[in-house]
Amino acid sequence: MGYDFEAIERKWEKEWEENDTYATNIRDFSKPKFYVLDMFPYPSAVGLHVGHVEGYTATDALSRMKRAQGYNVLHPIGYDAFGLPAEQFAIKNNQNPAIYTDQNIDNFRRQLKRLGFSYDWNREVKTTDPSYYKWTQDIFLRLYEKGLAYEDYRLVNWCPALGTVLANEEVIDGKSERGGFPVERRPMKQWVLKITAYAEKLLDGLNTIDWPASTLTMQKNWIGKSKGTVCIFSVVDHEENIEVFTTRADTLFGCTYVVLAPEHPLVKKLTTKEQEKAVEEYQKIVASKSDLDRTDASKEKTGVFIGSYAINPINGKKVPIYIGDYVLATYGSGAVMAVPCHDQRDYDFAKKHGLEMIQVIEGDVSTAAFEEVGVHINSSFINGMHNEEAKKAITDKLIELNKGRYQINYKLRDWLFSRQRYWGEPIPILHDEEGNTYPVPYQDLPLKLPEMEDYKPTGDGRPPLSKAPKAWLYVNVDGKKLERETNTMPQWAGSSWYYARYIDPHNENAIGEKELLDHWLPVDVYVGGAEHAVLHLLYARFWHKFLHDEGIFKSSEPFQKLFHQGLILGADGQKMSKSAGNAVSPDDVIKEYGADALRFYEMFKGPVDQSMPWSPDGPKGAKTFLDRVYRLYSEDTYKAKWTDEDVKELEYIYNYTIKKCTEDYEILHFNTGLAQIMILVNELYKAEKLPKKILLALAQLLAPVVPHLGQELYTLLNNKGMIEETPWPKVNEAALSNQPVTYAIQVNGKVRDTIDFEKDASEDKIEELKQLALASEKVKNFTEGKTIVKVIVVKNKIVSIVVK
RNA sequence: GCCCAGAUGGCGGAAUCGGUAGACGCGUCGGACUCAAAAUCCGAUGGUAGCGAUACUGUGAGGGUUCAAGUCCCUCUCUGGGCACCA
Repeated sequence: MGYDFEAIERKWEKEWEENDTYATNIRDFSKPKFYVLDMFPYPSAVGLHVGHVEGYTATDALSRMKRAQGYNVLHPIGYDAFGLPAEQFAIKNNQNPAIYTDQNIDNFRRQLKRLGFSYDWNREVKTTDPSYYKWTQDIFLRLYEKGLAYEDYRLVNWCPALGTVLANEEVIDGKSERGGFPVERRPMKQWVLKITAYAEKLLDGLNTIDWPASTLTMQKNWIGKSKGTVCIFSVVDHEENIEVFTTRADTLFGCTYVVLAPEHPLVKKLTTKEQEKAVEEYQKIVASKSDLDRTDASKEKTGVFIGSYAINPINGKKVPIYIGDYVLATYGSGAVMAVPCHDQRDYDFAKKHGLEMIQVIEGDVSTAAFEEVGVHINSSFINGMHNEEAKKAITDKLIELNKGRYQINYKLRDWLFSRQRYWGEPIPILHDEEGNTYPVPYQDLPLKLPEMEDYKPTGDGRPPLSKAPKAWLYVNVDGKKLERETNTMPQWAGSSWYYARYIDPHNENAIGEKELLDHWLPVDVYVGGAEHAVLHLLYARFWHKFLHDEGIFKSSEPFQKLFHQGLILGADGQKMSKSAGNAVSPDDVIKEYGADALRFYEMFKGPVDQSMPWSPDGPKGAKTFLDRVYRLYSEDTYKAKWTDEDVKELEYIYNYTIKKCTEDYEILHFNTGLAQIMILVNELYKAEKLPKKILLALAQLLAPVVPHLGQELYTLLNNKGMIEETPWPKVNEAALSNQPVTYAIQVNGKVRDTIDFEKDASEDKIEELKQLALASEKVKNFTEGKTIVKVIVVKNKIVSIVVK
């Protein structure tokens, strides 16, 4: 049977709703602030899934503990509501995606409230709201004014059959996901944000934030700073030079050819008549390939000779020029010097095309390239030198010859910022017929998305907004007819600054009031999936740093501490999805076991950052435990044992549980904290007397994870008001010391006995312990007749006896 | 292919400044209560051998370092996340 979760949970949810219990007093600077944030959800039609519940429960529990600890907590929620599914729904049903989006949001809100999350509902934001995207557009204009937003031709996935541009996700093996039509990569004029201007700042900032090491590494690798050398190759019979970036200038004497990206601007000029046809055909093939395919080292290296020759600047050697798809136009200078003996890709390419190979570092190159560093050979003046020394010698020589320079290069590319879609923020730019661009004046923001007749793609590659009503599309400024930009922003835009809007969500004159932004930023704890380790988290950092430079944000990083939550997989271990039929809806679980049982299960089942399969019996087990707790507060048998006195035998576990939970919750290790609570509850069941002090603390320690039940237990103890108003329980350290410790006694690494001994024993006592250990019968069985080589004592842990 | 993680009983996991592997829970088995069942309470539970004390074995695979390795080093396998227009 168990407690009536439905009645209890509804009762307290009503109370919280009516009293607006979790509204943040944003101007109360008297208490220390604590800003806990979830990555806001995309409001899909299927509603919240149990994966959301995990991360949201973790932040909710942390928020609740922090409130009880005396912090002024900001814990908001919103919706990342622009996106592809809404647009596709709109196209299919010829309905404004805003309607669909709002329906989904209503459903999300209902679910979030039913889970008892302590969000401040007065601060809800959605990225599709004009009062919100007014500021997204404002930030874009600022970037534009600072020269950080520019137009350029970029390759996009163009599907001629569908007459539309596709997202990478919509392209599978070079074919469109819908219909399986061929997709080609075609250059189109796009808005691009100059994130590369912030490469160094984004890199430096990583040292100042408390993020998982793996995420820091991924961001660092993504930015991809490398120090190297630019070598300038002149071209035989041409004026042009080819610039090549390399981190292995030391191998320049081994360069036997040069490879340009097929899109390299010089290809056309340097291709000879004879090679023209082959080059064009090759370029056409490459156009259908993604970068991923092109850089896959396991695939065959293809390419063609373009007919011209370059001159190796270090030795004057004449080397052929190729184009090859494994060279990307977007990295370095879009050209590489090929050193077959010391780069595997060049090795494969050279073998295939029968090109010359010169070994310049000692090592085995008979079956594969030797990519290590080593002693140089066949390299004129650097023979005998080692890697770094050789790089410097070569680069210095190139500089002297005016054929090179040191250069720092980044893998990071500028951010392709426009989309050929309807359901996104309009880009506030106007164009004239000469190709000039003009910003929409700030006072005209927000530039609202126009209502449209249909949302279908135009078929010719122009964005849907080019079909917008003429009244929207054309503007007269000073007698000049200007046309609006019809591309929209990517979904990343709205999510790059939303954390700041929660602080002052209704401000019509600014992103937020300066004093409030200064006080509340950065976010103290941010929780979201590891799949955002690079893109979202890098884009948001970029905008934050830009707005910092604009004087809007005082802090230089948006998210001080970051945790990732893992995926919750289906019971079959596969990713949950509608099509796999393994998805679990929180609604169903709540109906059967209650929100608290769901929350408890998700926090108890394992570390928040780990992916793990859903266990259908899990919430049931959680409910069983919660019933067990409830009985201590509600059944006469147990109530008869309540006492105002302390029980000495329970003091240690009481204090240890407070300590363990407080520490574990702080770092989101709820599973181990809750395990300790279970141990305490098991002890309470065995106890003769139940100190009310412990029952209160137990309710408090549970309340962050199971807030409805926590509040109910608090009330059953005859308390009035909200449980979080009672300060978080404190640890009496004295009760934790003077506990004896158990030493394990090992002989040759195997445990043979254990001895209880005093904690933190002095040197003399340690000697006593050694003798005690050696005297143990169980130990003697293994030491008898052998020589004792040494005895190692690790304080409070182990006595290790080594015998021969 | 590149970058980043992970692999521990029947299951989820605990233990990582190297120090008693399997905390806690699920499941299973046994007991109490009950006419019976459910619920509840109590207990057992990595594997092998043994009535038992106990012994051996055991943290994806193979090597190595160490008095001591789930933890450190090398090689490998598999799984997951990301790869710039999914969010």
